[in-house]
Amino acid sequence: MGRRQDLVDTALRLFYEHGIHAIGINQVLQEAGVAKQTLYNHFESKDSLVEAAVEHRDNLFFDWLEGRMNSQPAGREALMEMFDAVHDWFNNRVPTLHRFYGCFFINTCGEYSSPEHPVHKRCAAHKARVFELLKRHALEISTSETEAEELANALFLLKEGAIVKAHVEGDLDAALKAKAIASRMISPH
Amino acid sequence: MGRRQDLVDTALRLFYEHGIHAIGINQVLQEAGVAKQTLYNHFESKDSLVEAAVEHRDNLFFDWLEGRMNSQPAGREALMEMFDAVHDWFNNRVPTLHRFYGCFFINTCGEYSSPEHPVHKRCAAHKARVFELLKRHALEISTSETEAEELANALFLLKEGAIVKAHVEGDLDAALKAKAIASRMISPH
DNA sequence: TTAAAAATAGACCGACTTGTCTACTTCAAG
DNA sequence: CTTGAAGTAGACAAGTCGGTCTATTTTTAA
Repeated sequence: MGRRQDLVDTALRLFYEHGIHAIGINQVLQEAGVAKQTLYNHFESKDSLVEAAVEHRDNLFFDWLEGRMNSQPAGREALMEMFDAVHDWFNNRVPTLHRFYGCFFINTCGEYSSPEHPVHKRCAAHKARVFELLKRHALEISTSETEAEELANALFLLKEGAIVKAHVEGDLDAALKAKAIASRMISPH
Repeated sequence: MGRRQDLVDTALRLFYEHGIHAIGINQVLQEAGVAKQTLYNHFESKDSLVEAAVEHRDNLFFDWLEGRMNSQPAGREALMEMFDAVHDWFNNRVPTLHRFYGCFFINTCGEYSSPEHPVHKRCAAHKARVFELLKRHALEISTSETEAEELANALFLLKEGAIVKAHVEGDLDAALKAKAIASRMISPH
């Protein structure tokens, strides 16, 4: 698998569970079973490892979500599937994403507040990517670009809200409640 | 004002801006202009100071939000006012809450992931408190407890989603978009 | 088989971490 | 005026931080 990927995997797991500033380089090295010099052979600093971990999580999460949504007909069904997907995530039924500790990107922006910081930007880019995925499906059931944008935005807010509620309050049904609201919004008649 | 409150104020400001694990005790002491022994005279550990900071933010935020909502007639107007209030927050028009760096409680739960941790529990309690405030107003325009609960939940998710979108993506209009969606949900005709 | 590349363990650096301790000063109440 | 509490500055402890360096071993490829 390669030492570099071992480092990124281990770093992501520890960063996601405990936060980034709470985890030291030495702990990552020990749990990955990799020597310190090897890390600094692949990355020029801890920050550089953090960026790699964020990028890895971006691909991991996006590919998984896109895969789940693509398993359904484009449009309404795919959008509803998103809520079922995150419901599985909240309830630890998606090993790929590790145990649920909220959204790694939201958590990370809490530690890198400045919007100018490369790590923060990388997190924003992930969210934008997911939004585009929603918008693509929203277009299938909308009569205009604007309408699609508004629908995607509403579903996006509900999803983000559900993630927060599930993590902070431990509400494991947050995704299903969000889905019920979304369902009413898409076909209210 | 008292040294204890100086410490809590300074700690909250630094924790909110940079995250908790990124800020050391010595930095808090220096910026507060307080001696180290004084801190350990009032608090038994850094964690204890963290709890005090979370509690302080809870009161600061809740009192502010409740005040804003109470400035409007109970029910629909008060619920809509919530979105205007957080819109002002996002755009740094609420000095009491400091510059906007997302939700301190969401950010803090990212650093204290375990739901059993006292700090995490304190954050969850804050969210529950805000939810009850919403529910109280939702009851004014609902025909049943269940309907009020569902309405409060929907508005809560939209608000949390807007906070995340505003912080991570820098979308300063997130609150207004959430308000538009909420408005359609409350009186869809 | 041999030579270069990559990985290893671990010493080492200066700075910083939370927390304790001492000695001195400020200040308010009796 | 005195006594005691509260605050001060700063040394100190034991450990961790990110990062560099050396010396050795393992792996890979020609």
